[in-house]
Amino acid sequence: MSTQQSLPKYLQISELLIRDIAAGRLEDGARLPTERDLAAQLSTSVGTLRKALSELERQGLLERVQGSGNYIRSKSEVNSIYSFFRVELLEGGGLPRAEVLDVSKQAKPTEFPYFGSNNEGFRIRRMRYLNDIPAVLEEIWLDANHAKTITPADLNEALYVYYRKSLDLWITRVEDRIGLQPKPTWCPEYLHLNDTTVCVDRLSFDQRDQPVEFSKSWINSDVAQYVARIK
Amino acid sequence: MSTQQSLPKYLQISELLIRDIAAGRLEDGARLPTERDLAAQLSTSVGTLRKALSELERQGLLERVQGSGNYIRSKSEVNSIYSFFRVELLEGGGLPRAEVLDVSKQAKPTEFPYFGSNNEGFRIRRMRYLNDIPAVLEEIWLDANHAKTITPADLNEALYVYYRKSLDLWITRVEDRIGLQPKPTWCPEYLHLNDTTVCVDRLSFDQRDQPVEFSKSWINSDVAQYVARIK
DNA sequence: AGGAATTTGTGCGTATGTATC
DNA sequence: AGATACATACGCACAAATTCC
Repeated sequence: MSTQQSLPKYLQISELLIRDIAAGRLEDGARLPTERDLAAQLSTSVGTLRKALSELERQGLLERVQGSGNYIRSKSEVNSIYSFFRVELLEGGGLPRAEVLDVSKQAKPTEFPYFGSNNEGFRIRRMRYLNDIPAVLEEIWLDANHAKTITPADLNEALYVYYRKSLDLWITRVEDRIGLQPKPTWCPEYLHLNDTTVCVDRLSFDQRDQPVEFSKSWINSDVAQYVARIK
Repeated sequence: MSTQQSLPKYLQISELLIRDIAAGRLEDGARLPTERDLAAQLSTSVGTLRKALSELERQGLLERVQGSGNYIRSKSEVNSIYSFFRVELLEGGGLPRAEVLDVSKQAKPTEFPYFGSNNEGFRIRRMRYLNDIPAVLEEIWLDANHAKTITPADLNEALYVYYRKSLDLWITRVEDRIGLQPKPTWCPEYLHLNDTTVCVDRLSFDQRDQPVEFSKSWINSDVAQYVARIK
């Protein structure tokens, strides 16, 4: 049988604090109780608590100041903000790879924005890899008006290429919104996501500037310390 | 006099190992002695050694495998292990262009992370253009130890090229954090930013892996043509 | 200005859990 | 199944930075 163990205590604590931040119970700038006090409240040792706090610091949610205290640094406001950001992967080096996890036709969730008149859509779930590291979990919804069926075999090439070649559908523009959202319930075990994680919502528009596709991308929090160089 | 303190022991150890890797004394794939043995060799405790190893892991130089051992990972892919989105402009039009708005020497804001021992830094503010559209507003801080003066004329070429040619400073690694931050007060009228906007904080490291530069980039929310590429 | 109190950082030791070989 | 090796967890002492008086 599987020996599915509960998370280590230090991760349980960091996730607890993250939820408190996301829910607004801990606001930006707030100072935590002293480590000894907080450890006592949580029935843990100072060392374990410190490891949890280090995790928060690594995620940029906490600033730790020796001699002073631990301060929340939440870049919140997340939900209400509209930011446009297009995230794609590069060809050079290893090809960016995507593995299709599931394809199905479903009724569109009611909370989604408008992306076509059909009540149903094709739902594609896939994992994108960067250098063979699972990096981004995606759920892509295409309005059902644009295809009779879609199978994983159709998706061997880039999605937009498939749209163009097989569906006569050109994506000419996208709008992205970045924010924090809950981890999806269908996230595979091998991709580590926090309970609340960075998520990009994308609405894609066709050649007539009509919205035809909506997608959500959850970014691997282990891969969330970014980087690179400006060319 | 300067209060040059010795580094904490755990950092001394991680730097020692980094030098061994850089010098080829520890090759890619090599397995370190067990933590207890290595700690004994280095006359330290297992806990302190583990903290040093965590630092190496954070830098992508070490892979730690429970039940097996600690393995050197010194491929030139060091940067990409950490993930990393390479933010560039989409090809298409002309060369990416940057306009220097202001250069001055200032005391470093206290809330900035450590990027050199000098209390002052050179502050460079500039606008980057994408196809002649103002796209990214940048504020770059270089630790004042690295130059006597900097003038806009120095910055005609790419910043890192200037660093290398004129300041004998190589940027070998950067760490970026993406988040949402307030629009800067000095944002020119002609760049449209939301009150809260996507911001990338970048800490850059020199050839000795010391942080020497810190920058903040605010991204024009109207511009959807950004591509985040991985190196 | 300066010293005491507070608070986080470093370092050590030990015991136990869990994955690998 | 046993041995080995890293991961987690606890506790303590002291150092260093900050804050308060």
